[in-house]
Amino acid sequence: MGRPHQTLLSRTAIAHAALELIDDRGYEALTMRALADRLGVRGASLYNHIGSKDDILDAVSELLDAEIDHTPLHREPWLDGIAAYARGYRRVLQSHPNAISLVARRAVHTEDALREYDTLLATLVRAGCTPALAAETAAALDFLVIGSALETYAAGFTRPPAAYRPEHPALADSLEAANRVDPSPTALDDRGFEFGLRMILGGLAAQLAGTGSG
Amino acid sequence: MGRPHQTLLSRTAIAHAALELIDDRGYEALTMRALADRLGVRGASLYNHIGSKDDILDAVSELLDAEIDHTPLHREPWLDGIAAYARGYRRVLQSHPNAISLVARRAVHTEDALREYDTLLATLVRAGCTPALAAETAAALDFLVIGSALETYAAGFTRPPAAYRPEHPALADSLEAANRVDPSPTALDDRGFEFGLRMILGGLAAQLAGTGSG
DNA sequence: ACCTGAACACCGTTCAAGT
DNA sequence: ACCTGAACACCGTTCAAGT
Repeated sequence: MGRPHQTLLSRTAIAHAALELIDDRGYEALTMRALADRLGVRGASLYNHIGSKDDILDAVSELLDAEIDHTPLHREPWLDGIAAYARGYRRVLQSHPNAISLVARRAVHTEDALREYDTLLATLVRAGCTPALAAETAAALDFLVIGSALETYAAGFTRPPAAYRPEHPALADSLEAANRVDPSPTALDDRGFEFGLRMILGGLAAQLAGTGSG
Repeated sequence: MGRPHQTLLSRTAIAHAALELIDDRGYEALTMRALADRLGVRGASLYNHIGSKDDILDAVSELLDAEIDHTPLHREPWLDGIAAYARGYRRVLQSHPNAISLVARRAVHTEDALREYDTLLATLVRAGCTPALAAETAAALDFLVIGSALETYAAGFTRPPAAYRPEHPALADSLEAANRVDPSPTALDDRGFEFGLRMILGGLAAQLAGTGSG
C-alpha cells in the first residue's frame, strides 16, 4: 500500500481483468470503477492505458479469439479437422457465457483472427472447394457456431417443457423426446449444433465428391 | 399543448416508440428520457406503464417476434415452406439491425412465439421427422438464422478485402471470388445463409428419404 | 389514474494537480 | 509517466406532489 505500483497496468492486463470481471459477475458488472478496483487503482487511471470502455471491449474480444485453438485445421482428414475446429470455437464462447453478447456484435480484425480464417479457407480450398464456395461454407459454419453459442433457442424452451402441453402438442412432444435422449440442460443446443455441423460438412463433402444435388 | 394527453401511453405504444428510436438512432440511443421525449411525456411517466427498461426491451422483443410471418409453415411442399419461413425470420431481424443484439440475448416466451415454434415442429414431424429430430432441426435452423443476422462474419471481412492480400492469400482469394459472384455488401452473408439452409434442409430430406448417411 | 420536478445513486470520461 | 480527486454530463429509477 505504501509502495507505489510498478507497471501493473497495460492494455492486456486490463483486458484480462475485464474478462475475469465479466465471467465472475456478469456483463453489466463491468464498470470502469469496478474494473479499476480489481486492479488496485482508481478509475481514472485506466485512461492512461486505454482510450475508452469500447476499447476495452475490443481487447476482451481479442482475448477470446486468442483462446480458440485452430491447430485442428491442419489435421487430416480435413473434414474432421474442420469439425474439431468448429467445436473448439463454440466451446470457447460457451465457456464465457456472460461475454457472448460482446463477441456477437464485435468484429475481430486482429492479425491472429485473420490468419485463423485464412487457414480455414485454405483448408477448404485444399479439400476441393472453389474460393467462393469456401467463403460460403466458412460463413455458414460461423453462423452456426455463433448462433448456437447465443442459444436463445434452448434458453427459450428447455425450461418449462410441460407447462404448455395441451396448446402446443408438437412442441411438448419434441422437447420431451429430446429430453429423453439427454436430459442435461445444454443437450438440445449441443445436438442442434452437431446436427447442423453434420449437415453442412456432410453436404459439402457430398458436393465435392460430385454426388451433390447441385 | 394546453390540452392534457389522452391515453396515448401504454406498454405497446411505448414498445413501438422504443423500436422506432432504436431503428432511427441506434440501440444506445434508447434512453428513458429520449423515449419519453418521443412520446411527448417526461421520463418518469413511463414507469406508470412499464416496470423497468428491461421490461421495455422484452416488449420490443415481442414486437419483432410478431413481425415474423409463419404462414409459410402451412404451405406445401413442406421443404419450401420451412425455407421461406426461415428466410422471413431472418429478413425481420435484418430489417432491424440496431435491435439484433437485443433479440439475440432475450428469450421470447409469448404465446405467439410458442405457437410459432409448435407449428414449425409439427410441420417437421408431419414431414417424417421423429420429435427429437424435429427439435434438432429447428434448433439448427434457429442458430443459422440468428448467427447470420448477427453477421459478425461479413462485418469482419467484407470491408477491406485487398488490404491483407499477401499475408492471407486464401482469405483474399475467397473474398474476391465471393465479391465477383455478387458485390453487394450483404451478399456473402446471404450466400452463407442460403448455403447453410440448403445443406440443413437438403440433408434432412435425404435422411428422411432413407438416403442419408445415418 | 397518471403526469411532473426534483432528487438518488450510479455511470463514462476529463483534467488540473500531484509525484 | 502515470495515479488521483473532483468534477462534468449523463443514466435508470423513486417519490411526494400535483391535477
